[in-house]
Amino acid sequence: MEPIGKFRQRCYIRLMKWTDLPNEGCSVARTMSVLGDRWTLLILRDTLFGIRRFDDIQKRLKITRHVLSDRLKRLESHGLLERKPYQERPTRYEYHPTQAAKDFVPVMQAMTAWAQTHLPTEKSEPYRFLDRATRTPTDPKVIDANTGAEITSQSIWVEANRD
Amino acid sequence: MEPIGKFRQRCYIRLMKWTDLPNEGCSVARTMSVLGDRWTLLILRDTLFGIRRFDDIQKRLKITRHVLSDRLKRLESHGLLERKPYQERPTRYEYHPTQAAKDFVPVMQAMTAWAQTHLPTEKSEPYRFLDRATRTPTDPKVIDANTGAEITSQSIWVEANRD
DNA sequence: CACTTGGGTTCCAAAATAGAACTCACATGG
DNA sequence: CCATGTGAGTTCTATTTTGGAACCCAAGTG
Repeated sequence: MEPIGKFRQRCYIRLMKWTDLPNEGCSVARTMSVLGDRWTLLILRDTLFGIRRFDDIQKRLKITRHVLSDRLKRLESHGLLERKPYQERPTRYEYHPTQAAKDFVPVMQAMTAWAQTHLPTEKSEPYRFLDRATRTPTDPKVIDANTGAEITSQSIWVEANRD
Repeated sequence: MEPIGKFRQRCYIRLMKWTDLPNEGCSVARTMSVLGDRWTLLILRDTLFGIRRFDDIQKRLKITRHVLSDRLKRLESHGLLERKPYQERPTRYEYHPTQAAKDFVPVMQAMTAWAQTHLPTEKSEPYRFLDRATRTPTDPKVIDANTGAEITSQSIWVEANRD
């Protein structure tokens, strides 16, 4: 396997596949291994908003049935959705968000606030988040619970972890 | 185009393509139109952490050069990265995160905290976020700035916007 | 020169997605 | 009984998108 004559091989690294991401140390990478595609997060959002049946999700998102079927299985296998029968004869199922999925709601809210600022549009938001008690729109901010101060790109410092 | 005999056509809806997402009213959908794939957010994270050159990103992420090239162009076109020369002869460029990208840091922190709870791993995080002043690890929480209370799936109410 | 480096592009094969049709279990209505 | 409808998928083919490797170019190095 020696290079011959003018043939010069440059060193190539072993590439990483999408299927390697779940085992990454980086939390962002692991999140992407579950939610890192066009539709998965939108499916999860719909189930959180009460749209939980196959055909309803498909009609709302206008996604192919094939991909929807695949993503629901994936979300279930990662423990974000639970498939529960809602009727017998014939048995039909709906997909309920688990606590892990519900805990993603604050992240989605922060994401929504970001997009409203940085990816503006004329169209109106199909849903909005209200405070359950006061029924007023929420104004999501990410804070550091240790200091109580808002986290911004200026307030933080990133450090590489050795080991 | 009439159905003939036993042939019964069921009604199919017009599907949505990924390229339609940028015009969606839903902020989560617009976010996915920019960041909704396996690698884009990881690329963005690297540039935020100071890894800003083509080969450096490629070596770290072990992504194909083809896809990296495409994603960098996409991030640039969406205003999240800026391509700036860092040397002449030959001119070489690096990719700097814009303010829009920097404003995604809090969202990434909330996401990281979520994954540490719900997608645990033995491997250690390659980076960690510290408070710039105190140099202690941050404890990110999403709060409603109106009430000051933490946002959880229990504290919020989702309402469909009519119009 | 011979070779390296950074930053890409090009090419082909493999995998994922779009789009439409088909299946299955049962319900309904005449 | 038979035709039709519904919800929840699966199957099929064509198109796109990736993975993986090689190639290209401009300039620097020894």
